[in-house]
Amino acid sequence: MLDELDRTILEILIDDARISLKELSQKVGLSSPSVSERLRRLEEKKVIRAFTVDIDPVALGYSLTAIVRVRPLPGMLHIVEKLIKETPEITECDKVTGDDCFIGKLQFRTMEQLDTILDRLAEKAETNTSIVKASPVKRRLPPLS
Amino acid sequence: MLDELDRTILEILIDDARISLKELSQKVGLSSPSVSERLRRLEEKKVIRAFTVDIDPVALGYSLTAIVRVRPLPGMLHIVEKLIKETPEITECDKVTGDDCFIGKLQFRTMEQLDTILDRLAEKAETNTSIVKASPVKRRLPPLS
DNA sequence: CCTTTCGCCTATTTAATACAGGTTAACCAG
DNA sequence: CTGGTTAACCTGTATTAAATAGGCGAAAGG
Repeated sequence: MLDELDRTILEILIDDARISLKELSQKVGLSSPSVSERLRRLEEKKVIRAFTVDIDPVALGYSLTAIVRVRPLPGMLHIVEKLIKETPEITECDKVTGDDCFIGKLQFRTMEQLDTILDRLAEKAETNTSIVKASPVKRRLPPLS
Repeated sequence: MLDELDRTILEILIDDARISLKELSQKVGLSSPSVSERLRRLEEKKVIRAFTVDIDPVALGYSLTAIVRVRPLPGMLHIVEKLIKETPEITECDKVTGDDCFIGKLQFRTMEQLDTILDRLAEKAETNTSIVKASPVKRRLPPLS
């Protein structure tokens, strides 16, 4: 389905999606139209979900991050899920197995803001919050091989 | 530091970083060179950290995701951190306050692979693993206002 | 063994970006 | 109040990049 050249293309694009077709095609050893066609198919097959920008939350004032584990109170599951979706400061969230039901990432500017958001959740769920001190692993892709 | 137009530009780019300057400038109501200059400065100031692609792990065979909480055994903190960094299947990881020391996201293909990775961690830390069933929140940005 | 398909190439057209030059509005100092 | 300076924007043009058309050759299937 995906050959070695496709993987090379993906790895290059993860680092820099604005590379020109010319330069990209030189790196992978194909002509521009060939690489263009491969890109088209990678998008068509949804291997590439989107071209996007990586924005620094700190530059937007969000200097703090927390991981929040959420256990909805009985009967509150759907309401809690809705609340999470409607809280834009929760920038990622997964529904998981185990005692916790949701594990999310929360971006915020001040402790007061964190308090407000957690208070709102606390009406409908038990929560457990860990403040992020550092991120030893930058977002990356698992091995493509 | 960042005005309304900059925020509009960022929001558009998050959705589609391959939009042409022409189209982008029409949407924000400026000329192409003006938007180009704004982009240049947003990159210069590292508000835009990178242009990148969002790749579907499932398309690469990684159909399973887990959240792993890691508590290194006494004296094992640095060794565990090194191990995490060297495990490419751990695609995100934060160092946090609280009982857990690290909370990471693990992409894997089979339960056997999960078992192998957790076994390796278990020599140096206590771990607590939650399998991701769904992701109600797609990666997004907190409010820019 | 012939035909079809697929991936690739080169050459060319079309489109996007980068650049140059000029205008206006805001701000500060004389 | 006024001249100078800066900053952000504009239009028009040059340059560069991407998309497309057309053709070649290898591999797969009838």
